[in-house]
Amino acid sequence: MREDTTREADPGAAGGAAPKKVRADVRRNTDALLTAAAEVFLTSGVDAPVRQITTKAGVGAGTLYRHFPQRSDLIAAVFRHEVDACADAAPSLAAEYGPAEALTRWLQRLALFFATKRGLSAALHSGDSTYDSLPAYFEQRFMPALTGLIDAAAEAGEIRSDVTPDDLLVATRNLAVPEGEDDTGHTRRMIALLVDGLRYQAR
Amino acid sequence: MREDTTREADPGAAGGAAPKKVRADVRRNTDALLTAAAEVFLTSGVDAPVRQITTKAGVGAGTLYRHFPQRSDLIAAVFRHEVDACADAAPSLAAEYGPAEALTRWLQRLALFFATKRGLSAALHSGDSTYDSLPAYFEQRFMPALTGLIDAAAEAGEIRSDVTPDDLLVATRNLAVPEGEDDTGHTRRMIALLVDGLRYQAR
DNA sequence: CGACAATACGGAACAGTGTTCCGTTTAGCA
DNA sequence: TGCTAAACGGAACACTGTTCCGTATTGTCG
Repeated sequence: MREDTTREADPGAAGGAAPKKVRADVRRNTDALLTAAAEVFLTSGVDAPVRQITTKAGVGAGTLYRHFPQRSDLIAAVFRHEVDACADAAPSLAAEYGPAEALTRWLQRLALFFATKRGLSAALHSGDSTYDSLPAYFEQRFMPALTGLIDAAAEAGEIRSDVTPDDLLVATRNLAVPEGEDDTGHTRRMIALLVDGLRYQAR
Repeated sequence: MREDTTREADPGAAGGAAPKKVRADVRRNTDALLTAAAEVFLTSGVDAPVRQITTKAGVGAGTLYRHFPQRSDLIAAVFRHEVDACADAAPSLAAEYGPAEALTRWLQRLALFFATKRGLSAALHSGDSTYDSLPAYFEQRFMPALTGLIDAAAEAGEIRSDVTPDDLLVATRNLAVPEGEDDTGHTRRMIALLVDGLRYQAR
């Protein structure tokens, strides 16, 4: 999925960012590293060898250390990257599908996020101050995305209106922790069931 | 167990325990490794490099791996070794000093044990089954040692008689966790104060 | 007391790590 | 198009855990 964070003119991140020109190869390699690291973390954990990440990303070791001097920097960046990817999907889905369908598809996407976030949880509780801001970032990005979808669906009369974003966030996280490897089918069905429940009382 | 610290190189007085003949160099090197590992763990943590331990012990790497194939084996052995050393000090002190004085000195010794056990605590909660028996071993060795000292001091009328071994065990552990590095003086004074408190009501 | 197995020892060698360094390439601008 | 600053890549380095085997030590038996 394409990230439209290509322009650094995004003011919402960390206050007034300097209008520094980012070279194209820097962005390209940074993205490749984040994508590769996400995959490697999923299969080998966050302590995976550096070379495994750089090889998959097709970059040299120096490039990784230039952009992510500490391992925690890379881990935190991967987390943010995945949060962004998931949160950004909400508006896209809302534009493409009807309110209830958009909500369903985004919750499926969110379940995927939780499922792939498994390896990161240990690192988040390690006391490294690099991770301090991550929970807040999680909240700050997901809550508006989900609230928007819920409100739209509720206003359209497609789902009941007494459900809170917190409810769905927690429920989705819980549903995304079933057994075994190929649980995609299971989680998917459960999420669908959940939204069907939302739809039921709307009539 | 017992053969780790006591000088079992006495062929005539061997009891009916285990009639396996242990070569002298094996015992020597094992002891050296346990002593060295205890020091290294204290300064560098239980993840300290293998060479640091072998160098300090004056043995080769092969010797370490022959006796402790897994790292958890070494850690558990160090723990037992230190528990034994501390517990075995109780009878010695009881023979050399008066009841109350022996109790005081042994609690000082126990505080030292707790202070040096800091690095091990993380490993103990790692889920490795090698460590499963350690808490029981701790209890099994320390409780009789302390009970003996307390009973002797109480019967001699040197301390009050309403204190339980658990009380002192917990109190000593808590006292042994103060600030900074050179806290030996602090802990020592607090332990002494504690025993003085025991003595007070005995009059 | 001396020779001999059996056993243990030591440390070099190997296969991985994380991290740095610097010659080479590239991107952006004039 | 040329030029310069920035970024790239991967060889090189330092350090890790682990294995292997020639050598040394030990306990015993004649």
